[in-house]
Amino acid sequence: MPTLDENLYLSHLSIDCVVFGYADGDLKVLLNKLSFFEESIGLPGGFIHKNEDIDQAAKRILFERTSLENIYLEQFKAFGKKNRSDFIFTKKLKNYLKLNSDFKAIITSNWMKQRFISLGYYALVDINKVKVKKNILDESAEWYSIQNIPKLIYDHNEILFEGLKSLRNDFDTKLIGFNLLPETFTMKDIQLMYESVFEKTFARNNFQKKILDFGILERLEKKFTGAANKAPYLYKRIQ
Amino acid sequence: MPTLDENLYLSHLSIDCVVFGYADGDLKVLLNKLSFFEESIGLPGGFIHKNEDIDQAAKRILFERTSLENIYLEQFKAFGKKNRSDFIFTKKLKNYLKLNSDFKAIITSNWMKQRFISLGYYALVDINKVKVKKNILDESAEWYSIQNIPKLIYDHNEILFEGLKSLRNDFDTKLIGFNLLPETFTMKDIQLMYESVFEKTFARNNFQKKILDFGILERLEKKFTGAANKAPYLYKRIQ
DNA sequence: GCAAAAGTGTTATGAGTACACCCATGA
DNA sequence: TCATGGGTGTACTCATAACACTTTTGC
Repeated sequence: MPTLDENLYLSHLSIDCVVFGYADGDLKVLLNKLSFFEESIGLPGGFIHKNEDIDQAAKRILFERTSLENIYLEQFKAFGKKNRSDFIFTKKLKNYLKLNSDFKAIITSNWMKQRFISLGYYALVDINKVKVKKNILDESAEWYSIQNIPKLIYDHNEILFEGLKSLRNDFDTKLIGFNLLPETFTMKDIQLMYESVFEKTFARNNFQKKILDFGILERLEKKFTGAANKAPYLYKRIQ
Repeated sequence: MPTLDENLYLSHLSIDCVVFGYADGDLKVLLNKLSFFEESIGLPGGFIHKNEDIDQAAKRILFERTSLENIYLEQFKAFGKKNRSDFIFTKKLKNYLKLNSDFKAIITSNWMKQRFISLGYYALVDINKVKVKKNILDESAEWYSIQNIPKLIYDHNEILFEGLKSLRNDFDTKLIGFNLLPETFTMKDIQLMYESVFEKTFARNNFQKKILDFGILERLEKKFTGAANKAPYLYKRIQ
């Protein structure tokens, strides 16, 4: 029987995380299918322990879902429209609960029915290092292409979109994009990653100049792929 | 006897506002001296009604303090370190309470002792239109030059500084500076306002070009001050 | 006429864009 | 030797910075 100890957490407050990963030329976001309601998908989130910094809470929540520590994190906005977290108590859900009494206690608790103000965080992770874990209420946890985000619960589509906006705003000033890549990468890897984030193309030569002018990359050996063309250099981030 | 109805508000949540005004070449911030503790100064703030959007709450709180509606507002960050709002229960305060039993009920209430996560908003106002009002716990409400901010309660210095950082970040992209000025103003007024916000000087001619290139100002008649020099044009914001 | 402050024009500088060309690689 | 993709150099455009000059105002 799943539990959710209400006494552990601060009431009225939640955290929702927009976790960005990158693979195969596509910016992706980690989303959970919820087991207590058919076809409901949402951002990974959680609550704040009574004796815990909010940044710490976000880190804990992300560790629980990704098994990663030292994740790059930014708090970007608080979401607090008065009806944003009204619980969707439909006929469908009621039928579902008949079949799955395990979750009934949690879902129908006063805790779940209260109003939540949610703190939005976005995170950047190396998708290959993530070991996706579900929590107690999740049916699955999957990566969705940013091009193909489904309808989400509550105001999670808005949170996701605002997170993306903040990501783009911060991208070049904070040089955070490299958090999406593995330790070493080619210039083409960086460019495709940028193009997936900004949904536009960049001129190859100018892009290379701009990136190298940041002065934070070290050039390593060449990467021979067996392809019949010049082998690209590998780079890694220094400092 | 002052009251503070705890049942009205969401627990654990507060709002703190960094209200920016501009006068005499100085960027200013509205601060309150609190009556329940000698020499304690803080940002104007308040709590969120149980049935109220957070943006609405910020507007209400600002209306209570400034008598202004339609204030330019931006939510910029949530502050939630675990000990940030620990109540400073010093000997000094205890002595004070002996003399002022009126406030004892509020200050020693469980409400005031709980942990607060505070949502930071900044506001831009035409300082001449503000009718400063104190609330029940304030001894005074005054404008402080940004150059001369005293030590504030809790983490309010940090909130103020983060608000200023956000203001500077948003300034040119959102063209919000004109909210600090009256309806009409000279180019020099704008420049001095900018210089007080960024704490640096701008070249006069280039500054004028940049501002006019925004394309949001209309040139009006000249402003004759009686000074022995060329009279500057007045401008007002269009759209 | 003079000083003070405002208006405007002209040239430098630097970041970003567009175009072109050369080089390494494996079939 | 050829196609492919990677590396690099140069000229162009545009926004901002720096400098200079002219105009208006009241004494």
